[in-house]
Amino acid sequence: MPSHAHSHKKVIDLEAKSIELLKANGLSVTAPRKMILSLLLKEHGPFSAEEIFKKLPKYSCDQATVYRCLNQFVETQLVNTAYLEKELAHFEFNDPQHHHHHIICKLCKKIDSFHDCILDKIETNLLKKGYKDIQHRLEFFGVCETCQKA
Amino acid sequence: MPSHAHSHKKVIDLEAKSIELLKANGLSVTAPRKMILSLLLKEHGPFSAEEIFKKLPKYSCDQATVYRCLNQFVETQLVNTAYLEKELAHFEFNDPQHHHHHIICKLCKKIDSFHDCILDKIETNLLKKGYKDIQHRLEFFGVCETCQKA
DNA sequence: ATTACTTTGCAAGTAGTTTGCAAAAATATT
DNA sequence: AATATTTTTGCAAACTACTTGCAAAGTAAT
Ligand SMILES: [Mn+2]
Ligand SMILES: [Mn+2]
Ligand SMILES: [Zn+2]
Ligand SMILES: [Zn+2]
Repeated sequence: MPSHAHSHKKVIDLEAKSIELLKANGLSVTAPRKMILSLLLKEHGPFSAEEIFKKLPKYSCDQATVYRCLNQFVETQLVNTAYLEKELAHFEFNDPQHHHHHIICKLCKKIDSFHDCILDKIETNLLKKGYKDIQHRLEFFGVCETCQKA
Repeated sequence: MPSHAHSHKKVIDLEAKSIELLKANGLSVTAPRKMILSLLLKEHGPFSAEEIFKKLPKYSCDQATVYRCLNQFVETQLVNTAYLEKELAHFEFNDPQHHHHHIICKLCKKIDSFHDCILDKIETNLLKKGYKDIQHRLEFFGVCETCQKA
């Protein structure tokens, strides 16, 4: 089988998968939403909104549309956010089967990821990987009792 | 002993403690730095830069100075940051003896804190406290091997 | 096809934060 | 204590990431 046909098949699959996910989450199917979601399915990220915008075919949609789509994906939990650099959100497809976290180098900003989810163990593993001067930031988000009543 | 004298003593203690901390961290002692650090020692936070600015005596320093001081405190690790709301940094004094994390209500934005540091246990405890629809975000920060060499 | 509703591009606006620069304050040197 | 050197500050302007109003274009239900 020619590799060209193979990669074309993959694109179709991503598009089909995107359409399915959009519909399943009550979002209408538009060109920008399909493109952005396909991209996040294909490349794992996490990516900033600008990185995503630049990865899209030129002039294919506006940067404001990228932000709007990403916000909708976050609302529907199709996409997760990470705040790794100050003032700059990063986005990636939320695959609950592959829950994971990130480490960013304080100097070169390279982002690495890991699947462990217990803090001491994570820190030991990161030390083994050669990281130094490790810090972490852990925040929880939920709805408090007061707000559940109101 | 009159309570007035007592509270005055406390203020002196905070100022003395601030001066000590500034010097220990190689920062020169200035009025804004003393005021901001004293405030963070007195009230735990976490507070946004604007909240801190508004808590200071009126016209006592510029908002840009508050940002500059907070950034220096973060660099020297006197202060920790939390990114609880999108695009809005929160700051609090970093007391290594009282390592803890935060939960923010998705609706009313009220910030609560807890000292547990293992994820499953934390989530169980938060459920017991009455929170619903809990998510978490955990990021690590460190210096990678490549950057240590360079 | 027609209708009702949603989304988009564009340009302008906003929030939070940073920066250049001259004046003022803090520290080091004499 | 006076002076020199270095650092910090206030102010205004700039900047970055992100959002929004609105008219035109697209989507989806009938
Ligand atoms: Mn990831
Ligand atoms: Mn706290
Ligand atoms: Zn690095
Ligand atoms: Zn609440």
